[in-house]
Amino acid sequence: MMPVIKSSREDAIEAIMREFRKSGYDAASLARLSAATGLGKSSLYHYFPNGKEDMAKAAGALVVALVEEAVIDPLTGSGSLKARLQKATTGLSKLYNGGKASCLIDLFTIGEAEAATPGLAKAMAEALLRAFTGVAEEAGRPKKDAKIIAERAVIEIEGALVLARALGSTRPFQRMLARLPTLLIGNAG
Amino acid sequence: MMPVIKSSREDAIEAIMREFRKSGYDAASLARLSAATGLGKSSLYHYFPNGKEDMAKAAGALVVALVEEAVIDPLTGSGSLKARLQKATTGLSKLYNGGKASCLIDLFTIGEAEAATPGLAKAMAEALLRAFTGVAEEAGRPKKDAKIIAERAVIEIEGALVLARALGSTRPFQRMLARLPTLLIGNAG
DNA sequence: TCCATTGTACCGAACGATTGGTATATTGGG
DNA sequence: CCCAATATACCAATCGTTCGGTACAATGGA
Repeated sequence: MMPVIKSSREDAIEAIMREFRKSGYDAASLARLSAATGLGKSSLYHYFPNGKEDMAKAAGALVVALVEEAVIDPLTGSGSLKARLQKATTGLSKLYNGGKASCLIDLFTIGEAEAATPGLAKAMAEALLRAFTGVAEEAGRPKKDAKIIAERAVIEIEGALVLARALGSTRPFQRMLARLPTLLIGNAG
Repeated sequence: MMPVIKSSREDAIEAIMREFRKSGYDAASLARLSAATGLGKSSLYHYFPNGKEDMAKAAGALVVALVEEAVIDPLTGSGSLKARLQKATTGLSKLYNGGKASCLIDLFTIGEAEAATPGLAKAMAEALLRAFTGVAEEAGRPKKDAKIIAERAVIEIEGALVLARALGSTRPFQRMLARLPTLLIGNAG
């Protein structure tokens, strides 16, 4: 059995992910990442031999896992459609800190990030699209409609996060979350 | 009368704006901005005495003007609601190069950009919200509903641009543009 | 049991390169 | 001649990265 205590590396990855999601890839300097983790710059290279690129990949992998846990798993799990969507919206709210945190699908498609984490943003977007498409189909939408509805769902999530950031208010994100279930399954359920 | 030939400064601002919208603020180094404009560093500092910050402000001002021209003016101008929205969607498509170009409301709320152009992203978002709210009200929506509809419009624009970037496809943006008029004015004409 | 060896975790100092920015010419058209 | 425009050369600061090293725990053969 694995030890219960989280390794220092996992702690570091969490802090690194937070920093990347706060500053974006390019503005997250090693100095900042060092401060965020409490580890010296040189110590970071112990856990991440390839430097910033490795850190971005680790942060990306963590976010992928969090999205899976908070959104994908609930959606593809058991229970009524309504109940599953309820879980997913709660998960989304937690994942994005109620609208205060940004999404890597956005941040990691800007500047030098894509070179460090090739295909990551696309994979994350496609995973969300797949899950939402499944839900919309289950609610009785024709396959083609389901895909477009799912696309709208992802668009609304990303757009709401951008607008919330620009306005300095979480309200747009909250309202978006409230209408997500209706968008995806209408009155079915 | 102003000379017809565009000044070298205006040319530079256009190129700078393109570079900022391609790379984001932090990854747009002076070296890249120099290459993008074809101007040496000394020339850039001749036109923009405060350096990168001035360039970001100039790029921001240009984008504000372009948004005004392509979206706001058409929406608040004359003609039927439908016709005006048609003009605005055409304007949006041009402004964002059919979904290939990013929006400063997104890019300039990441990293160090906000310090260089304080309030710019918020002002741009609010200008769009105002214009869309006016249109929705004119279409007969109650004031409160109009505001929420306008918010959804901005959210869809920003979200579609993010998703298009992540997937490497302009399709999501195109579909979003197609449903924008219906979102804003329903079947009113 | 002793102790040499190995592995893990970390750090200060320095690296070469690049960052944003400045100072001082030089150029060339009006 | 004037002055906008550009070139050349430079700067301190920071960038991501590497190096040499310390402290300590675990391992394992004599």
